[in-house]
Amino acid sequence: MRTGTCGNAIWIEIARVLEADILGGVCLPGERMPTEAELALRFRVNRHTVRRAVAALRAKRLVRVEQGRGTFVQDAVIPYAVTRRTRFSENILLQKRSPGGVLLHAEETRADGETSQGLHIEPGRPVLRLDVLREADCRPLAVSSHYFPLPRFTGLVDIFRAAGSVTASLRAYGVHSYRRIRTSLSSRLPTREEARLLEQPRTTPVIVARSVNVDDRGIPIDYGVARYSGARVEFVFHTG
Amino acid sequence: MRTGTCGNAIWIEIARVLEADILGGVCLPGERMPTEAELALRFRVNRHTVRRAVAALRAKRLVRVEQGRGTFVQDAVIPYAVTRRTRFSENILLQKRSPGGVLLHAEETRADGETSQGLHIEPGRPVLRLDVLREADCRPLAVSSHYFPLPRFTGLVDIFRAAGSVTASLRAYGVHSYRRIRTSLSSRLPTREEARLLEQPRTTPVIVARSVNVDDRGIPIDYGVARYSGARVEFVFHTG
DNA sequence: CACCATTTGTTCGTATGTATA
DNA sequence: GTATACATACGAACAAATGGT
Repeated sequence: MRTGTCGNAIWIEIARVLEADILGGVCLPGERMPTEAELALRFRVNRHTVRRAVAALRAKRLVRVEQGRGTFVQDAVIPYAVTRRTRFSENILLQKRSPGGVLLHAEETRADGETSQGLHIEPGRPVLRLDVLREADCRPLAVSSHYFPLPRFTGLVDIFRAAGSVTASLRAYGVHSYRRIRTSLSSRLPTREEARLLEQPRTTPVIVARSVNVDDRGIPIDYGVARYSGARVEFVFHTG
Repeated sequence: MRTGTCGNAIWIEIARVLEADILGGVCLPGERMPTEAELALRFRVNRHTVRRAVAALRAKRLVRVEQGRGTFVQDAVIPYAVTRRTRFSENILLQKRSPGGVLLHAEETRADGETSQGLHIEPGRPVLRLDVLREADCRPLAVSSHYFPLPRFTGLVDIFRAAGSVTASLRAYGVHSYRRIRTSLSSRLPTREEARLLEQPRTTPVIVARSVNVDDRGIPIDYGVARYSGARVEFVFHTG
């Protein structure tokens, strides 16, 4: 038997083949893999050998195993670095993926307690709310709501509609540099609506990121509440 | 009628009473509040008036409302600030809560891919694994696994058992200052075991925080994977 | 599957007291 | 004083979601 050395153990070879299937797109994210019995037949090995390969894939977070249901291909996890200069598009481009955005809804409304605190204005003051669906490689990644203080950013909706980016829209108002001063992260299960928009099951959590962006004079210009698909993103913070 | 001025609006008074009930422990976290109809009867007001009060509580995140099921008391959310000098105990103390820790399990094992990457050692090298249940005010907040490189930290288990704190244990090895250089956050539903330890439903997500701590020479000394109760914690990052 | 009770969510309409121009 | 706008409060009805039979 050819065992012993790590390089050519059968289960490692099987894991490599399955990994290639997943990364190559033969099995799409969310799809169910063949059962362990089927794989054992296909590779002419014992089911235990297959299980070892699957365990390796699970350790690499390429698959998720559910007892009694099967093995499912996991979504690719996008590392989302948060710094004072965090921009959605740039972050996605860094991962060699193409960012996208769809304007879901826009309205003028009044700041509630949370928003007023984030924007450092009094509750009830007028704000512009922008709901955007953020995409990476044409797959939804997050639903985010942005709040901009009015009247400073009156008319930003139309500019955003044309530009498709917050950064570009803000430039039209003379804001050439802004920075994120605060980010808070929490987690919960999605609402039905969020699950639908993110194209994910209601049993997969969303990560709620609340962020405050200020202009170069330190004045808050954007308070954002983004709901990220918990299975498709991982937030990374470097604290030197 | 006593309307108009904001100070003594009925709904504000109702919100105050309900908030006192929650914070005073009359209604415990997770418990269902009386229905809107019941509250309307109790306070002798219209259901709309109750709904306004409940909306205020929801904005304060004291309750969570589920259509068709009822209104539920939320857990208190602990803001957990992450900096290069993040210590669990200090963070909890900052929130005027008393930190605690229970050693669940300790073993010498070998570094897997993830751990070796975090500790910057080769896979298979010996490490010490410490599983700890972290508490705040005697309520479980997180289950964390720490990995310390061996042989540098041989015998740390016994010291930790006595000290009950990672920081204090590391001091015994001459590590008087260490800093967190990297934190990643993701989210998923808990395993049965995690839900049991955290005393939470399996439908409430956990936030998985992976952290790398290094000594003053930049050498990794602790790779940690902590699973926080998603309903009881909110991570906060300040990026200047 | 249909059916039902319970509970929250939404939308009409109505009335009243306060503040402001 | 009048007109207007606004926040507050009540009533009724219906829609939507949930859980159980």
